[in-house]
Amino acid sequence: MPTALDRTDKALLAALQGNARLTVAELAESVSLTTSPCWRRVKILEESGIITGYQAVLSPKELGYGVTAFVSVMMESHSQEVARKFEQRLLEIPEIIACHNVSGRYDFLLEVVAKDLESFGEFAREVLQALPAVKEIYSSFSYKSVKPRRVVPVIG
Amino acid sequence: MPTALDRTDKALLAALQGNARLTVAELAESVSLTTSPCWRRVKILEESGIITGYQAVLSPKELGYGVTAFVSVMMESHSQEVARKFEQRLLEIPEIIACHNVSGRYDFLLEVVAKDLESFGEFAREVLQALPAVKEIYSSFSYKSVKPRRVVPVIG
DNA sequence: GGTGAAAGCGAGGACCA
DNA sequence: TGGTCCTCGCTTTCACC
Repeated sequence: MPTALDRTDKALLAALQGNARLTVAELAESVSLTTSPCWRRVKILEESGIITGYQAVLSPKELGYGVTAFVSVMMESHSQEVARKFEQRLLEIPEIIACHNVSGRYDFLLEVVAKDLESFGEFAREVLQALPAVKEIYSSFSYKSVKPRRVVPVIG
Repeated sequence: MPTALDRTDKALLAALQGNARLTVAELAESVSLTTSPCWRRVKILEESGIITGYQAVLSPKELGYGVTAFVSVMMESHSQEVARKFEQRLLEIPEIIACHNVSGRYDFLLEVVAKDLESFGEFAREVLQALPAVKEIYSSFSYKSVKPRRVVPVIG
């Protein structure tokens, strides 16, 4: 699946991870190309699924979310059906900003934002615990985001 | 800190979280404004720190990273100095794509990408365990990203 | 793979209601 | 606040090397 990327493609990916609003002209200059081939490369990276989209990165703090929590969820059953229902339900809950089905003691790891600890408590009790087939949850709060910007390495 | 956002600002934020490359003209139409006031609003959202940046979202899979792991790290000490050194060191390691200082049994939660399980094992042994003042690590692997795109809710 | 050029459109600002 | 108009530069797509 991984398409062969040359040095130029990697430089473009790194640049666009840093700033998705760079113009093709700026990108082209940064990799010493003219705009046309640069534009074509970006299109190929988009169509091949390497670039899955472009996103404005928002500050949870500035939006009034003082609390970021990581919630580990243990399920009562491990049937396909239970997992499918659970996942479907998660997608509808905007406070859950990320979710992985994971190995280990717990089955899911959720990242949740809330206004403050009190509203997180309410959310945990009334929304998370009420999710189908949840056996146990364990919450861990983020004191500080040490790497706030998720950047996938392209060099290597 | 949270600036007062009206319905239009929220719509702009939602649109830009969905697609950071929307033109101002497209944005303006989606919120029934003309380009100038729309452009001004976006600038204000950027300057106020609500929009912290624009990022191309890349697919770890397509870049050859078959493994995403969540690594919980317990430290030997909880001194400021130890934490500071540890955090500084983390920032230099590109495979660690996210990191939070957290409450609970463990002190840090890292998100790590690797080519495959074997290379993750090597990374855990040679890089993670070798970090300063690490007492214990616990790794959990992602079988599947249920919510691949982190979107901070703006309605509320 | 790369260049250069043309047409159309958007960004960004000055100014008014 | 929002709207109009204007200009410059960029995007996008040619044909071609």
